[in-house]
Amino acid sequence: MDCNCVSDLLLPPVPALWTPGFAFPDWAYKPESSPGSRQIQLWHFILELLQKEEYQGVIAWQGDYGEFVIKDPDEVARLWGIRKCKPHMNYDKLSRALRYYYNKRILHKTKGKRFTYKFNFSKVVLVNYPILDMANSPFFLAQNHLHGGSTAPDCTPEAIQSLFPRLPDSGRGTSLFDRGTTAPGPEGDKLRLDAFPFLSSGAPCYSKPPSLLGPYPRNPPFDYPWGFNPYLPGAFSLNNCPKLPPGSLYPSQFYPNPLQSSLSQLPHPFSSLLPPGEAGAGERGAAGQTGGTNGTAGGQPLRLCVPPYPGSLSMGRTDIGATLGERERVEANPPGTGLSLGIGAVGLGAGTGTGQQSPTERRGGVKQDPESDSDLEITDLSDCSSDNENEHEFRIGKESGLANRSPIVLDGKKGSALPPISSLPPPASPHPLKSLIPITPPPPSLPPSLSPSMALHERHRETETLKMIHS
DNA sequence: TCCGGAATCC
DNA sequence: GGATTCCGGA
Repeated sequence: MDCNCVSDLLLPPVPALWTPGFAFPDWAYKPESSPGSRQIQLWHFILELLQKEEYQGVIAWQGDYGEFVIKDPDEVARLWGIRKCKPHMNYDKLSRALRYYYNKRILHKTKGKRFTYKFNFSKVVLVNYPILDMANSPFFLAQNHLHGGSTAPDCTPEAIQSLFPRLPDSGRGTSLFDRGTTAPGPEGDKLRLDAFPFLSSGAPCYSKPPSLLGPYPRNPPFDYPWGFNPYLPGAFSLNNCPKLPPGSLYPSQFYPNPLQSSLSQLPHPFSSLLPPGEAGAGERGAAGQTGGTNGTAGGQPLRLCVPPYPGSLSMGRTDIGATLGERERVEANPPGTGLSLGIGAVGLGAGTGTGQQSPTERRGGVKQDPESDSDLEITDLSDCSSDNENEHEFRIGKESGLANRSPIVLDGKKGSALPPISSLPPPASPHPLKSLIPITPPPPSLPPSLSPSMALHERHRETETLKMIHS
């Protein structure tokens, strides 16, 4: 046997050329980080290959977002066999393993395209980051004004931080929360959505992956988790954004960011957090063309704002473009009125050109499927070969009732659909998470009065006091 | 080329 | 559980 059993065959860092791909967190490329498994899983391995430029001739992102083509099936199989010490591995077996993912909805086959598969980001992300699953959790459901929710979970940064033990928090800017960068008070603590690069979105947003840096220890300028820096030029890009810098080995392929898929497949209310398309999107997108900022110009880093008072969801304006249309428009409520999920804008164009460049096809080319690869495709799994149709799947289809919802504007400009905070009932009961999440005191750096959690208690106390007075 | 069942291994 | 291997069928 010539099995080398090199467990880290692909581990040596490679030059950090950006790989056309996705803003997966770094751990996604790390076999040792494979959730629930000590062994590398095939889809991790695939991601790993996709991320490494030296394997671009073997496997590469192509076409739709999340879509990749195995240019050299035998080589991929060989590499997989080496990794798994299976010298007899071949593409047939490997593809069987890939098919194994169909039911799990991690992957699905791109029909009509040879050796072409597509990651289901919503699944991949949700499997590994329950935060994106919180739309299904009481945590956010409880916040759902639109559904009459009025409970008051502990929305303190500490509490939310505790929800994401996997997330790094070096205390040196990698915290999920921004502190001290904004005025104290409701804006004092913001869950850093920019810590979730794969959440950053626009539509039809094409993003670059965090692979300007290698998959392993990095030293990004801003020390973002997973080494992704949304502020870097090109952190988010447009499908028609400027070409790559000279010297890049890769075509100017840009891919819609998984967030679009992930969020758009989330049930209400999280789907409501999707930034609305606005006329400014195009302008901003156009602005993004200049200076090679790839859409960050004029935009704000994604923020998940967690003001002290729970009870309402709001979101800042963002540019998602035309994909979601107007139906999911939810704007920010007045400051201090509740949990604010402000997703800052990431400027995005609405162009349709992808600038895709077909990679060299060793096997006679990839047949393009006329029925796929639309400008934007919210992952539609309806054609999956999965049998688990009863499996809950986050999805916002055109047929979704959400599409019929009236636009909701919370910014007060057009009349809030939400009641003022003063009219909201006080929290009815502690959120279940409260029992699980210890409330930690505010950090010494923050005066108690500025602590979101303290403010919450104070406000709650005020409410109770007023009720007593009135009664 | 792709699919999925089944048995099997680790 | 997550493949791996084999296989027949489309």
